Amino acid sequence: MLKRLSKDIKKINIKKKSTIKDIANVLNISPAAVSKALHDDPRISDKTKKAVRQVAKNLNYHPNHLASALRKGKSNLVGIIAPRTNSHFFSSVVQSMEEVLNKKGYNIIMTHSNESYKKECDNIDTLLFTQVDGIIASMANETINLDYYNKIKTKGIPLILFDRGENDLNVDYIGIDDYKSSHIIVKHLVDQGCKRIAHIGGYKHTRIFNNRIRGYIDALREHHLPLEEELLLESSLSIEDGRNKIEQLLKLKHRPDAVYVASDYAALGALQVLKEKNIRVPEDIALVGFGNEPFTAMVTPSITSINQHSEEIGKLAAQTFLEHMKSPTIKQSLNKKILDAELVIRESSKIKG
Amino acid sequence: MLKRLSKDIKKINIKKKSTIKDIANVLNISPAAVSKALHDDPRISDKTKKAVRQVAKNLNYHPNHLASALRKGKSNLVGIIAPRTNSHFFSSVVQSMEEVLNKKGYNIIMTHSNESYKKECDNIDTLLFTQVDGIIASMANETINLDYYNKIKTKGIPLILFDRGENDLNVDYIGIDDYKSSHIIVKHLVDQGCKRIAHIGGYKHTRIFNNRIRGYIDALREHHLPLEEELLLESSLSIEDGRNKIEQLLKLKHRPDAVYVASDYAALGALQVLKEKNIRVPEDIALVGFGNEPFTAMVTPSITSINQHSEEIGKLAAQTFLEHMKSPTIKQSLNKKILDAELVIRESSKIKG
DNA sequence: ACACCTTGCTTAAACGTTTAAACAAAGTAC
DNA sequence: GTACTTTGTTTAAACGTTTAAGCAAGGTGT
Repeated sequence: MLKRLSKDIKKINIKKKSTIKDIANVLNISPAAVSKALHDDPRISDKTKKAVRQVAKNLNYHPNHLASALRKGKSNLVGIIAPRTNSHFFSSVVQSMEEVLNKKGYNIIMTHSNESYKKECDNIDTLLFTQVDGIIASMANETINLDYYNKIKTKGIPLILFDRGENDLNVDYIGIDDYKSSHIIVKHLVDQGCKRIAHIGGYKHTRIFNNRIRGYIDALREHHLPLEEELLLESSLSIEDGRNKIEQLLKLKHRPDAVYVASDYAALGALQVLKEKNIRVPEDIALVGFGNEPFTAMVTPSITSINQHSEEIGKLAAQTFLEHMKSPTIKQSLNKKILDAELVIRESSKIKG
Repeated sequence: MLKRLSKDIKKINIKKKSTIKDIANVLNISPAAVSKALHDDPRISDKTKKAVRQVAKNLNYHPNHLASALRKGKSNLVGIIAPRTNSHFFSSVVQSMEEVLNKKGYNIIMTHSNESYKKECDNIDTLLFTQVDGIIASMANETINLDYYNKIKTKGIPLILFDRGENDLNVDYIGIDDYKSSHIIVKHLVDQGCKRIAHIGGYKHTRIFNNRIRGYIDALREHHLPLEEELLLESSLSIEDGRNKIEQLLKLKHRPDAVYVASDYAALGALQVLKEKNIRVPEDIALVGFGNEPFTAMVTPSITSINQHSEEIGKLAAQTFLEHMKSPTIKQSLNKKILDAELVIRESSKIKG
């Protein structure tokens, strides 16, 4: 009696999930038939299919993803590694990936490296452990050693890099043309009448920052401006370091009349200092950032910046992954997609007009 | 000859993952023994354990998470639903959850509702489909219907809400004391000498915004200030609507001398309009936001705001989930954790001193 | 010398699904 | 009426792991 009662309680609480087998029992057919019916197999009669679907609904059946993933050797999960959580660029990229992938039945597992190499390795382990079908990543600033990324490759799991990539890793890549972006910026500043254009750049060993630096140097040459070493600084590109580096520039005998900063955050730091010192922007010093973070439009003066087409990057990265899934055996030709960036001109660099 | 070549290539590329069985074969023991050895079962000899670990390393063995999850009926995945990607608050909360959960062997699946009820329902389906062990969510502004959240509950999956919760759903909740926060803000403004304090609030049907409104009303009363209907507005709290609502306030015969906005974003919109109209902040109108988004410190004047202790909220939510996992059968007493918020006073409301 | 415990393994079933192969029944062709 | 195809299903194995139950060999106590 007591036993029976506790059993009843169990029944009420636990509400065991129904399986394909339960459906099969109700209809007196085999589980295999149910599975096929649910997948609309042509060899199953319409009558059975209808019945199965009905019973499935009645029993509140939901397929067990783990079981099917195990059996099929495919988890329908895509791992994402982004260097930062709080950047608008990355969250926007990820959101657009999510949209594309969800439509095709894939789900996303997000991880963040916080620009740390160690965290990045942990993330990769986590994702491999979770049996993701592919990894879409943007590398941390710190990352130089590529062993962990090669680990992904040797496991035969598709790897797609975006924004922060590496040429040495032979994998698909989607990003904007950093080299050309620097050209666009320098040209814009020259057009505004600037003659001494400084560049607060990122670490040279990160490809994108290196490209921006090269673009800056070459663009100066094209416009017949001399490259002055004191005007080219390497920075961590944090807000704080933006402050430091602009102060360094302001100490120069011969100050620049424009500063191109390789990140909006560092540009913001620079702007804060300029305002504190009552240096007029853009009249005394023009300022250009990179990334088109929303705050660039919010501060005063608003900051001219480069729009990196985050939605497009996310979409393309997701699509590249999907292509890999379609034809996994065929050795894909490498996909390197480089988008043109767009300069969004705002108050911080609008001297003329 | 050709065939052999292609087979060799295949061998090199595909590198079949090794399983527990492979280890067992190498050592001539049963797969069960290997499994136990890897889990440090006391019934396995140290000699065998060492051998197993060595072979596992040699074969580059990695456990198949899907298989063990299926067998154990536990995925070690936690689903997260956040209303927005780009808010510092939410990304910071999630990051702190991630930290706590990763340490205990759980991984996170992130989803975003973008404040849409429909998307939220999709997210819930996605997470249930992925067989998460629990869901930690913050509700979209739109969400009124609770059917989908009840669906989670009836499945017996732990559900923990943070920030945006609902009293009617009988689930764990972690958030800050919105009612009290309004008190703190009103007191601060009164201390600064303000007499006509307006409130641009959120939608009344969302609990947190309702609490802020109630707090505002009660605080006014406490400080013997009259509640004037024209000073209490309901808003979507976007930047754009912040602009609209401040304009509405500026049109009043008798303008407010302070505005408390229930979101930093709307506060920013308001600030933009005030600056455009050359109304001095805080001298003519003091401004207070909510959320302590990073940009509140970046704009000029910087915006006074409420710090919501995102790290703490994330940590507590994660810990609450872990407690559920520890004792799943025992009917837990409901965990409602309400943290005190902290006012970060900045330029936009610093009239005295 | 007997019962009994411990140690260290093995066996076998189970988790829920998918799928290749088999098969029965009915239909078609000649 | 025999051979072959089609239709609609079943059977059984498989995915990789975990775990309850079993069992053999050796040790301990009396």
